[in-house]
Amino acid sequence: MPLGKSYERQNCSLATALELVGERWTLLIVRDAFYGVRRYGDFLAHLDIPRAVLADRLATLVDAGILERRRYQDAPPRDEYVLTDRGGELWSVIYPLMSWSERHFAVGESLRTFRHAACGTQLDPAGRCPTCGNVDVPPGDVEAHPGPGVPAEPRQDPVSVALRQRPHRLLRPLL
Amino acid sequence: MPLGKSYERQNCSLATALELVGERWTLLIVRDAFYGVRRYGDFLAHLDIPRAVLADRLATLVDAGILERRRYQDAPPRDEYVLTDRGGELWSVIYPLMSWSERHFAVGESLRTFRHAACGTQLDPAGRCPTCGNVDVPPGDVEAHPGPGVPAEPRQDPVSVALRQRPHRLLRPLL
DNA sequence: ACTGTCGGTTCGTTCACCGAACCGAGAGGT
DNA sequence: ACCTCTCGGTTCGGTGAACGAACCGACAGT
Repeated sequence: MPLGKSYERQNCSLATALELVGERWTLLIVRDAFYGVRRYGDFLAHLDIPRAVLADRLATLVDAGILERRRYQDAPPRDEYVLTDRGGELWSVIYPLMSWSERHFAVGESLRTFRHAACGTQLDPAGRCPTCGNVDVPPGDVEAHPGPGVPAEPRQDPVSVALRQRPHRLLRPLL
Repeated sequence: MPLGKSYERQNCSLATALELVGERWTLLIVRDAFYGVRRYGDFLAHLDIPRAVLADRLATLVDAGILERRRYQDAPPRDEYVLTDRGGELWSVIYPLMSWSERHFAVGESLRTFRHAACGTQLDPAGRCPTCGNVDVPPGDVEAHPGPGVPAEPRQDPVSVALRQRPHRLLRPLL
């Protein structure tokens, strides 16, 4: 999506944010990072995104301090991309956006629900846990559960399969 | 930003949302609508956006039920664009994104603060009022105040001037 | 040496964005 | 009647980003 071309005179923090995370694909990459996707190839297969665009977005996110690139094996050398604290705070943007979309545009049953791992309660639209006293639930305490709905044509990539099979704690490696 | 080209197989409410509000300029238009901007010409001057793009985005937002196009005078016929309830719920996305950006990327003093109109308290990062018992503050109860910071080169369009001059209740017409 | 995997880069095509010009409806002035 | 101005667009040629298929280099295993 957006670029900095004309945003620079906006004097607005929203414009700054959109230059970083407002481009096409970027928020979907960050969402996958919450799901525990960490490797280039897994992002690629799950998102079905052009390779060059993925490489570019990952570099931008690393530059912005939203993802950290980290060596996880040496032979052969392989890096993974994990959310930083700064990136983790984007949960407060991504969850309300998903929840808004689900409320207004969902067709059929939902494919995924998000629950407070400590008590199993489904999060409210603002991302809080109603049974634990309306406290904010940080993403690390959230579990993504397969929902009652099933997609018409389920995707077969490893990430989609794993997310359909079992509940999964956000931020933990998925594969 | 984004388009629907490859988002359709994502089976994800986030992808659906991004097809609507993830395109370049769209969230800045919605933000201006919260500020009380309602007319084509005011969006145009404040955002410095290509005319064709603005017309396209407004039409998309009206189609999605996020804005409502409403006749406000008959001679000559003029329409204004106002947020619907569905659009108003995007405050829970826009405010956390602004707040995230402000925390991590702000340079100097902030140009704008958001306060609970009932008590004057500045909203916390999640958009709640700390002094009123951490309750969610709907956008209609929020006042945008000119912040302590001043832009290096202040913009002179009517919207920017009005926002710099005085506090203003969100959703109320600005001009 | 051959094959396969992973994580990219390169490159030609397509498509959205850009920005400047143009346009039509209507108001107001003379 | 005519001219001029404002408002809210549409049109159009040029540019830059996204797309997708091919290519590439490092390394492991056989």
